Amino acid sequence: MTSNKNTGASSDLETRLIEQDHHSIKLWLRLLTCSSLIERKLRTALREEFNTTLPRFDFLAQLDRVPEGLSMGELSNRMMVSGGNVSGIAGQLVKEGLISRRAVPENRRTFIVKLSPKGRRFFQKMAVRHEQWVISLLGELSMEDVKQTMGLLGKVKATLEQN
Amino acid sequence: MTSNKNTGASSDLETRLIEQDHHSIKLWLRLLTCSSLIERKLRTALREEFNTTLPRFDFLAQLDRVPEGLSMGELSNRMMVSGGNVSGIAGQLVKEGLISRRAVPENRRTFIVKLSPKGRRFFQKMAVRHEQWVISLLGELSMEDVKQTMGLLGKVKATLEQN
DNA sequence: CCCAGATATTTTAGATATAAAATATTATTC
DNA sequence: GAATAATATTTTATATCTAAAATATCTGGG
Repeated sequence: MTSNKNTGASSDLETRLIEQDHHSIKLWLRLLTCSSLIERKLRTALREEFNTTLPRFDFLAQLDRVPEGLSMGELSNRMMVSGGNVSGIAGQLVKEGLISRRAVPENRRTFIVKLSPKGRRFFQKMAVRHEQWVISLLGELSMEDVKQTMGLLGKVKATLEQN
Repeated sequence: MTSNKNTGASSDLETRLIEQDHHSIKLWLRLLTCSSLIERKLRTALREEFNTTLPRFDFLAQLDRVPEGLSMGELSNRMMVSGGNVSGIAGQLVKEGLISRRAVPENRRTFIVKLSPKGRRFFQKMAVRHEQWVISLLGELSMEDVKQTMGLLGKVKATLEQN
């Protein structure tokens, strides 16, 4: 890197680019810090109160939004984790009676998982508490800040999805 | 300030609170999406190009900032992961000659890990590429957006750390 | 001095993450 | 229509992650 001194009037193109670079890294690190902090609290709370884990909660949450169920592949996409991962969790949840998993006649490669009534009841209870936890974490923020952050993170997300 | 909805009629206190609640959840989910997307790209790139992992990179990155080294506990705090975790990674990195780990005479419970010259050289190469990757992911954003997002996430972080 | 408690780290047990190989089924090509 | 490619899922191997127990060391009150 060439040397542009911190003369205060450092606004040539190159300096601006380098600043931008550092800000990109900092933004990423701060993003990571925020989501790690939230994640940790939620994980602890889920374990203490429901003896379950974040991925299992996420699995059920995705299914709760789609009453007719989802294929393993679609679920893996939505959860943003690998397929092998979803397989393992699905196995547990089937065993616990929280979901059903059955093959589709038209395409016997695909398996559809769906909330069972028991699973739906269990998830509803967790969802209520989950919302309370998130609110207790973020509720202090003004609505204005929340909306602005949402909007900006929307831009970030769009940028990321371009690649 | 807190704007009313397009319906115009839904701006009583309760409605505003419920709106805020939903926005909190959405903010958390979007935050998680953004950091997961970045994390995945970085993890893949680190594996392909340096045959290493994100936690190992993070471990070395923390040490790179502190030439005199860090205790295992301090490192565990900075990395925001459990201590047992750091122990395992430290063992690998020692074996690979990238760090040194030695007890402190004054307090033989604490162990200080420090980058070796080899570790520093290795990390420098990774750091250059890491910066390029992050810029290729986020560089499309305007400096203004990046700064604003940083600022707002700063508020989020402060809110989270209050608890 | 001794011993209960605090502190720092490692070890252990169990769950989850990935990538890559294996399996099963469907679609396509020649 | 058989061989090949593509798709959907599971299995396998390995690395991480957490929480909790175990280990080692230090500190302070009696």
